[in-house]
Amino acid sequence: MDLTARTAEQIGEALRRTRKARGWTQSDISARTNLRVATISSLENGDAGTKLATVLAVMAALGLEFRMVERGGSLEIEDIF
Amino acid sequence: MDLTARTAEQIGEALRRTRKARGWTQSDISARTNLRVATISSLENGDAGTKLATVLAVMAALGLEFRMVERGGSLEIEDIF
DNA sequence: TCGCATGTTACGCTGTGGCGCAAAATTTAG
DNA sequence: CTAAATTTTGCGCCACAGCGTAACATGCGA
Repeated sequence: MDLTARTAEQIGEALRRTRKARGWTQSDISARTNLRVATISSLENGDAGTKLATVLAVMAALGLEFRMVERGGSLEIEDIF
Repeated sequence: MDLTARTAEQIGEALRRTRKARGWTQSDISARTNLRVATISSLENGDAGTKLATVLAVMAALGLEFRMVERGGSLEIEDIF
């Protein structure tokens, strides 16, 4: 499951896939973040206007964190050792 | 240079470090994104209210992309093969 | 087929991001 | 030490996210 993203759409898609993989509903995320279900929906559908705080809250609820990497950069030897 | 982030502060810090590593000024990023220097400043200083679109624009200008990973998750064998 | 769960959309409201413009504050170079 | 470059902050303005609430659509199991 690749969770690389350059766009809001890709971020929303990644969050939705992770949520489903956890077997959770948007309502579950809502309860864990105090964000409205509508807000989760909007984010998962790729709204680039979403605030960073909202994205981070959902990611925390899903147990995810960001890693910023060189565009298109795959694994490099230095990353391993 | 580790660019892992769970908070807006860490994201801002990572963006600033990457920008400096490129030898660029906030003004350079501003020119490449059509965002105000003040907006870049705010983001680098960890404003969680920043819009996703703004973060993504700056990341694109820096040649970065997001990778969402399990919290605290380091490299796993499956990531390599 | 029907009904409940899940997800999407809408309305009015408040708070605030990002804009232009500009001035202060801080950092860096000479 | 001082001037220039870089960054931060402020003001008025407009646009819109996220809120409560609710209706509507979609999906899925009994």
